[in-house]
Amino acid sequence: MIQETLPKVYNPHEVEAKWYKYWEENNYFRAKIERGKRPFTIVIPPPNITGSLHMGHALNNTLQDIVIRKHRMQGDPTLWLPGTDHAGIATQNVVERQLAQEGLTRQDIGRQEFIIRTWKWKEQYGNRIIDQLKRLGASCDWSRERFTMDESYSKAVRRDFVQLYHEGLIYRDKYIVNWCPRCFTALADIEVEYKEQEGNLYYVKYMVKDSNDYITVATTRPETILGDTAVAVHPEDARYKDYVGQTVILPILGREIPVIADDYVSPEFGTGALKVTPAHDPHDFEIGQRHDLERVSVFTPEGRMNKEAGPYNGMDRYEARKAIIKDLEERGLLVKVEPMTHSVGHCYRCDTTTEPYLSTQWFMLMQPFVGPAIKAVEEGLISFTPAQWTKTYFDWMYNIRDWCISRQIWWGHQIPAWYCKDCDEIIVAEEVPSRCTKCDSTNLEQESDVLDTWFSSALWPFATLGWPEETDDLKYFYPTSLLVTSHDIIFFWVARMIMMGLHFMHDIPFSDVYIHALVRDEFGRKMSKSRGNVIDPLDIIEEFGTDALRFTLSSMATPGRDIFLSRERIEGYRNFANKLWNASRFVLMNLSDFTENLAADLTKLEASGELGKLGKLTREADEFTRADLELADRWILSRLNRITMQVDDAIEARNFAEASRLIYDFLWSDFADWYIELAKPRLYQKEDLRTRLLAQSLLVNVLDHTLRLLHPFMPFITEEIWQRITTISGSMIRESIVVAPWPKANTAMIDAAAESDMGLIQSVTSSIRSIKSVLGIALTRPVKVLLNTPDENKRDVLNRDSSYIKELAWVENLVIGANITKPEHSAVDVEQGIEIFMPLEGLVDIEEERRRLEKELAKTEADAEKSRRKLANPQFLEKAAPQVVDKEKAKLAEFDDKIAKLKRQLESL
RNA sequence: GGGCGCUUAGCUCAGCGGGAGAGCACCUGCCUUACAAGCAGGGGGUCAGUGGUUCAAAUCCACUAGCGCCCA
Repeated sequence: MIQETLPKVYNPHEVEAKWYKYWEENNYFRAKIERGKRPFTIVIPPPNITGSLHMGHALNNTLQDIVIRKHRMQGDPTLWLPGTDHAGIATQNVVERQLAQEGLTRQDIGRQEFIIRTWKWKEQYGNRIIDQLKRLGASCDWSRERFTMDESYSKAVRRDFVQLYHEGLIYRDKYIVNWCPRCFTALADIEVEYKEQEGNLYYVKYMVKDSNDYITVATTRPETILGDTAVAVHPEDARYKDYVGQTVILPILGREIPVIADDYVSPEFGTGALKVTPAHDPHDFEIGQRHDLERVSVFTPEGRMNKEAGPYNGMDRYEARKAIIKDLEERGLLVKVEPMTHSVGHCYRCDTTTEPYLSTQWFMLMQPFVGPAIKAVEEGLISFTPAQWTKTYFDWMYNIRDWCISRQIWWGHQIPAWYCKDCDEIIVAEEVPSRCTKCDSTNLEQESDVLDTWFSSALWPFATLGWPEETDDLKYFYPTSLLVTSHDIIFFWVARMIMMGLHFMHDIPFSDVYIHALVRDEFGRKMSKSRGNVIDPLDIIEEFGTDALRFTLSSMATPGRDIFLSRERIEGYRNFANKLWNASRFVLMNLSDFTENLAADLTKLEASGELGKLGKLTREADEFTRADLELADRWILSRLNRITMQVDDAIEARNFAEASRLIYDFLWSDFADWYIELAKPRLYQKEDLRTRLLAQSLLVNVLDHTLRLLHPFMPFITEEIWQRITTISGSMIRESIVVAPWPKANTAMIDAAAESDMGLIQSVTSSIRSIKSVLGIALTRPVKVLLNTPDENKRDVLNRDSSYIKELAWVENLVIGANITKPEHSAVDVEQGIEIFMPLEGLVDIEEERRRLEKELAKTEADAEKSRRKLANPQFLEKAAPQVVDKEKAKLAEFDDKIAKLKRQLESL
């Protein structure tokens, strides 16, 4: 005999560590190449090595794991390839902060030493997020883990760069880039976050040369006046027509600059005259290109003024602004100052205000990649879910600009380009060149810039599989099946992977892109450390368990809507885990006794010939003979198979919230609240062993099936319970639920009649409970109930399973008939055409009952009125679908019937 | 300025053409031998507003308001 003594409350902590270890040890997550079978592959969006698991990761990886675990259970060769990203700027910042604590800068220790330090940091802390993913239950193939700076990955990056360069797709140019004066590097356009800020619009006089006349220009950045090389007006602006071609005097510095005409200028903004600073504003840069203007840079890379700034040389950019305003005022050149809000760029890594800055950078042409990348989506080779993101993708593609891929930092893939110091030749090669290819000089120096981190992550789907080598993995698993990510990196990452995949692999990197929501706090604010509203997933795991967290996230993963997470919600799903635990506990308690009996009675059953009919304690419920099943059994099997189908569909449609809800409702409402309750009498009675066996079999089978359905969502608790039930049933066919078969819906078990009959029983049961509750009669108090209906079928249903009603509504004496008249002093209800009488024997206040009936009557009359109005409309009768009209008629008839009965009862009170 | 999304019970959210739903919170009664992290019952909503399409609108369309996000 097996004793199962489970604790009353599920304790996730012991369970989670135990099973994750077991899964890893048994290599369940390791993908195997199985020729002839189509693989299912996901590459993880690699988290930064500096990262620690936040809710975004938790959501992202939970959803991937759900899909992965389902496919694995379905028997597909399943690969979830994990890894981390070296995160250039972020990691460099972290190590620099560490150095700062020792009073050092990276320049103090030099590039080589700095890189060694950073690798050390990576070895020490870079795995934290991996361990956290394991705590989340992520079933990644850790044997294939990759890092974007692995030797083989670096090789892929070099191959990529060199090839693109030789194809003429990478070039070097002086350009205006977004510069972070703190990180000391260029940023790509999309790495700049624009924020609305309070500022001022300064109106400044520019005197016309040799005249007392002047042009007033408006600017939010007076310190850039020092770099102005023109004043521009709109060509059709009558106010300034005469000024075009004249020369004005730059305030303070006194430099002479031309007045030019350009379409870019908006006559409505400010005064309609624009100061042009080609070295410090992207639009001005373009104007400068059109008019061949000089570019005067007045800032240093640190964001201070340089010697071009004359008297302001050495000042910080904001000090310089103040000083210039003061000077302008003193000279009478400041006309007025208006407050205005404008958007200001900030570094996405360190939040410092960025500076448009002129420098030499490496760029990648984007235009040649756009066509194929758009086509792949247009032709449906790649599809976005939710589909609305397709538009975002196209918009970006159509408006794309060349990509600045160089960064002036040390941590990253150093650009494989060498400058010959003797002849200025640029040599781009995968391996370190020893001599200049042009002049044979050995005096070579490597480009000090590194590549943008996204340059290497763009190769992720194929570089992780071994590219540029033609590995078995690459041949088998590429293209991958699905990418799961959030919308904030569609441009940074998704689009670029598509471009690079098409270019280097001549094939899409993935066929489906699922875009999930962002996780916000319960008030809809972004979670951020400075706001202090971060909910740390690891705290949640500690407090509620991993499964509760995962189920919460998947429950809230409705397509196209951000998730506002609250602890209350998580607590609710912790309770769900506990509900499952206790339902299972109930089943197990009753199974342990069962197993013993089964053994003892096997011979007897065999002798009687009943065993063959019943089957053993079998895993597949449909092996039972249908005649053996009673209503509740047919009903639960119908419901189970129905939701199995729906859950499968919902996961395939990536509607994780729907899938979660289906399982939740089935397990809690159908299985626990009704089925278990109905199974109890059969379990507790000792006379009919066969009946008990059947109930036990059904319980364990339905539970097993449900656990497997739930496993992708709640991997730990389902494994813990599943291990126990398979041990007891002795029918273990797999050693872990991880590799147990994904439940398939048996549509033959879907039984509409059973569902509607059961619905009738449930309605009557609820009605009796409600009468008791409202009238203050304890539920457990036995009562007499009479059910009256002329409908013979309904009487049959009620008669056959009257025990259900008696059991669940605590009815001692149940009378069912076609001509029952209401006994004196009875409570009354009408459900589905059945009159329900409960004699109260003077126990209950008549007034209470009258109020209850009046309320019920009012409600029904309102329903009937609505229905009647609808049916009185000839248009409705004519145009609505016939079944809709019939349904409406039936509804009205039922309402009217109920009203008549309730009225009669009221009169007789 | 351009684009996208959201507005449903006190809170968090489903539903997205034919009888307004769930969880939490609230109220009432229950320690009924799986579970008080529970059971049974109950109250609570002109589905943001206006107009349109339709026999029928929370659901489709337009506009308005508020909130949020993205891009310039």
